[in-house]
Amino acid sequence: VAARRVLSETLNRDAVIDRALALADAEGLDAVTIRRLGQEFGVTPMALYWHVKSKDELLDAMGDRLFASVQLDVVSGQPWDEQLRSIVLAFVEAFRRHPTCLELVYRRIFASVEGQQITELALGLLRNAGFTRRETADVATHALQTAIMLVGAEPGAEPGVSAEEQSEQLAAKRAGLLALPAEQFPYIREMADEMLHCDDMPGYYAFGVDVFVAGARATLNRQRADSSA
Amino acid sequence: VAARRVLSETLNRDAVIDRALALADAEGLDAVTIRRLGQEFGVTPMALYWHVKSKDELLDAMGDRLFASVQLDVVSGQPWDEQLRSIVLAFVEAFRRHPTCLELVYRRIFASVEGQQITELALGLLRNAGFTRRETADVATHALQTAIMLVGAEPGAEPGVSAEEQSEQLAAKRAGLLALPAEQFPYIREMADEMLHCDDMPGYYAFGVDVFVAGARATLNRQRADSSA
DNA sequence: ACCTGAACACCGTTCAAGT
DNA sequence: ACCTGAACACCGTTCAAGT
Repeated sequence: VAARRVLSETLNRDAVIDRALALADAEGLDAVTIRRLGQEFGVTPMALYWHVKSKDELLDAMGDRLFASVQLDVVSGQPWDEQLRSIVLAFVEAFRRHPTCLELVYRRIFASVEGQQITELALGLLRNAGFTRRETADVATHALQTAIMLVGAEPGAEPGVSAEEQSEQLAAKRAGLLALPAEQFPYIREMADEMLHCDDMPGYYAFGVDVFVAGARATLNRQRADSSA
Repeated sequence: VAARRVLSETLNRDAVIDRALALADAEGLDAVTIRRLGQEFGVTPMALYWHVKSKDELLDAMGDRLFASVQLDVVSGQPWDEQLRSIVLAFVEAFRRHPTCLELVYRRIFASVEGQQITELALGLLRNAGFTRRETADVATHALQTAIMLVGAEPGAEPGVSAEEQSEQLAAKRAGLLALPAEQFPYIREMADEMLHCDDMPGYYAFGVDVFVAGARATLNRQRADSSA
């Protein structure tokens, strides 16, 4: 198999990151390798070190890209819970494009400019809604983590395998669950399909975000009830 | 540096998994290597292949251990939301012991016996509480993911670095946030400490689980209101 | 049944050297 | 300024061979 070198593509920092993300999408984050990237550009592995300080720095840059791709359309006039929902959904949309890169998100939220801006927005939102400093920090953290979790929990998000392989191992999982003894595992057998598959992804995400936002709302209400008592 | 071989320890499957978990705790999951484990046992790397089929199978076994260590004390007489809370907290306690192994959890929930048993319990709980099949599956999934997320969001959980290094890079993060322009990032600066540090871990976890359980409760109530309207 | 030696195809990274 | 060659210290894994 010849290296799929793209002659027209010049080697520079942005091109390297682009390629790395594309490679992660196609074959998983493990496939992103200095040597493999060199191959893709038709160049020696060491050539990459001119454009990128180390592999770790490359991974950081990929994480920054995720935050840079978050498209926020938060209307500041709306109620705080609506705005919070918009933020989480914006995260979800961005992360969904590169599901195998999810693990890069957490360590760049405070380091990337976009991550900082969104954090600032979320913190202000919650603080003004009446949360304590502690609660504000926790809810903001959970907002990000909820997005990560929803994308990560999407069936078959973890590996960077092909579509056939994916449906294959999904079928294996299903068979494994349905093979369980009926007396001992009635509910798993009843809901095996729901656990492994979902044909309404917008609904799935809406539900997940709803649970989170409802939880935040309930927390605020309980706090108010406590402090007025 | 001599390999810290433990002469008394015999080489067998359980010992390998024990060692792998201890190694992950001490130096991170990346440090868990067939070759390194061989070194620790004072044995050739290839010797391990007699006790473990591949590195992937070893990782699976480590994941299974996490589920096996979940100590469930769910009282079946209690209301469903209390039981749900107990399950999530039991997950949290188990995962906290090996925070660097978090990524192993997701792929073993349906494969390990203990994972299956807890799943069955959770599904039955929610189904009988009145959730639809779809909702039951989603909430159960989120229960696991919430535990993963809470442990993962705990400051400094990701790397398997020493305590000094950890507080060092925490200080660096803090400095980075406080160095941001005050006019543009007032809230980040106000809540930097809360975002990076927490001295009440039980409170942190209680709050996180509360948000989740409250969200589940709100979902159920809304559904009932909808269907009775 | 359990372990070793040698080998293969991979990694990230450094450093001197080329143009 | 940008890339290469050679080298180093690592990976997981196979397979024939030892005891």
